[in-house]
Amino acid sequence: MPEGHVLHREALDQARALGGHPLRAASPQGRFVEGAARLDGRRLEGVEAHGKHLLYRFEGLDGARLHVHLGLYGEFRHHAPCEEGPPPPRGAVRLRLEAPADARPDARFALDLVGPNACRLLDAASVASLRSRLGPDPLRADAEPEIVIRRIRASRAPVGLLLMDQSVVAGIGAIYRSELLFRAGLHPLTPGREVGEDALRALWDDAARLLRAGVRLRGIVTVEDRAGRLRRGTGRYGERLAIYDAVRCPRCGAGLRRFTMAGRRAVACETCQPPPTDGAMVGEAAPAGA
DNA sequence: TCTGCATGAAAAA
DNA sequence: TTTTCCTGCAGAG
Repeated sequence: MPEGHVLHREALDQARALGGHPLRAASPQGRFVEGAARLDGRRLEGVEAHGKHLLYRFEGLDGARLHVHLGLYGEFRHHAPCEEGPPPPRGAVRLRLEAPADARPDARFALDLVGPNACRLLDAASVASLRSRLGPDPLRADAEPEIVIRRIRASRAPVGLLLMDQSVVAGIGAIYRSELLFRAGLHPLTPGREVGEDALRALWDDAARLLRAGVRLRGIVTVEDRAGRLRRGTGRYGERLAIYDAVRCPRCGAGLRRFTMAGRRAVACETCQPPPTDGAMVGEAAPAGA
């Protein structure tokens, strides 16, 4: 479920709700007891997203950070401020962060982290190592698109694989991949080196626009309304998608081709996104379900 | 009620 | 390359 927009949304929401307060930290599930004990009572100074990773800065931990990655199943559950405090943990709550009872009534917020792929404390060196293996994130102000363009153009791997490689560009998942390539008229199997610079620059700009809309709308929206605006959709997660869940191409009506790339679903309209012709197709591409 | 799948990637082997 | 994280939902029975 979570692509980059979800984590940036969480970083904003959590920083606003919990930032600036000394927090209670606990691991009801029991798998992060030691880490929670180190965080307990410390003031949260900031929450930062890079791609699908979250880094939390607590006072007095120097360069160390709490690192969270939701993976495929992980989720955050927010508990609104409430007189009697948050409900008892439900399920496998790895980490609960909670403003103390003497915080402002409107700040008695609690947060449960369930089923994450990663929830751990990283020392400064490990944080640096994590950052160094993440590509530029279109949602970050410090992102340098030229790095992404250079990396894609230096690779013979399919652009559909490169877009989901978090060391090339951080934050794009299976849905944004298919939607971005469709909007760009690029077939997912096109080798990176065969995509023009201008096309990649436009792809980056489109990714930044769609991801920003995803943060704002709390859901992936890739279809403009008649006024050219991106507005929240009616899907399960508020998404409004052009082709990821479609049967036929919304532009030309042709049937869609489905693949598995990097172990995740991909879809393309091979009329609007002509497949590469010359040379062998590079990389894994199996029919969906095979 | 049960089974399998899903909008990931770190860690282990 | 395989395992692990563990929820919620759709579809089957």
